[in-house]
Amino acid sequence: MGTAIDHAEQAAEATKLLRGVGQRVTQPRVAVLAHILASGEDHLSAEDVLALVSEHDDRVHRATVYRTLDGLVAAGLLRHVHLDRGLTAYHLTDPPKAHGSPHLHAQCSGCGRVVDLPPDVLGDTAARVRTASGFVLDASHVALSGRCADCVSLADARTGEDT
Amino acid sequence: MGTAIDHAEQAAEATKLLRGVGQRVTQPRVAVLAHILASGEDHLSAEDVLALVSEHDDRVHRATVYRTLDGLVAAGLLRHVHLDRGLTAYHLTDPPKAHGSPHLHAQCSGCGRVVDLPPDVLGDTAARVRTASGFVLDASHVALSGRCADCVSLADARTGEDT
DNA sequence: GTTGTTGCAAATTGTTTGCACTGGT
DNA sequence: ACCAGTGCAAACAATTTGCAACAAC
Repeated sequence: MGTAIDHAEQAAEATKLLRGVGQRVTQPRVAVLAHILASGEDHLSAEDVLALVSEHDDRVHRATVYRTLDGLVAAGLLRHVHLDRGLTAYHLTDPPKAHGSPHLHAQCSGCGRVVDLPPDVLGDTAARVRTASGFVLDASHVALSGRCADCVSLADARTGEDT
Repeated sequence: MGTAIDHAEQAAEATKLLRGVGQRVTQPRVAVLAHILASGEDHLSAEDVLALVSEHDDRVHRATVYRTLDGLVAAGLLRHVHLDRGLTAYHLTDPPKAHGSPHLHAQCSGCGRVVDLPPDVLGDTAARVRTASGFVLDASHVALSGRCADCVSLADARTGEDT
């Protein structure tokens, strides 16, 4: 895979996106956004992003990555989900493949894998929650917990530990 | 409130519970469990529990509280929920008031408040998730995110920041 | 040239661990 | 007495912050 060329493309795209939301086009911001665009992954932790960026440019500081990610979320280009155990994962607001923007996430408490879920899996849960508690649900903000098929099979034998 | 007397009662109850699950009856374990029983609160962080215990006995170490809570979860006396931002909250498995044991939780992303939800709010979400992704849902393990009625009103004016 | 951004180092928060000692049974 | 359980200090991971140097506009 022609990393260099791809990266140039992604950098251009990143620049365009940053301009589009009226953010300054800085070295770290382009790097962060370009690598998120380039990585096939769609749920990256701040630390993941740092690792990706650092492969090509180790002058970008960890703190800057955190600040940049926050900024991109504020600008609406990214969203974040809180996973089990407190990790925060970032993904594009308008992802190429996924189920549309306010989609949900589920994380396997066994292996940590995260999957996207269509926005309508909850059915009329939101209505019931509002009735029961007055809460207005924002279910895309936290990943649901469960066990993926693989881990369920494993758990059958060794009825297991929780997160 | 007659704290001393209440506490003696709760300590007795705690001791009984510990014996019931075959755990050693130690000073810290009784203290932790008794304070959880005594506190009206039903969602306490480890740090909350430490604070409660330390009010009466400051020889119980933070690390012990963490280990004890884990132990009580393993023994089935407590459960834990992961809240937004990675905090862990503990509650009695068999709570006096709540909706039954595998109830759900929702946390307000504005004020952090946690409410219990009846176990059936999700409807047939679990079935849809299994179909869509193969995941077996364990929705009681992570709190759903939302805005409580109070915070929604506030958010109307100041369309606001996320967690 | 200003104002927003960054790098760095250090602080925070929540939680875990290694180890020598102690207390429950 | 024996071993599980505890206190302590230190390690940890993820994230945040104050501040001086710096780079976009």
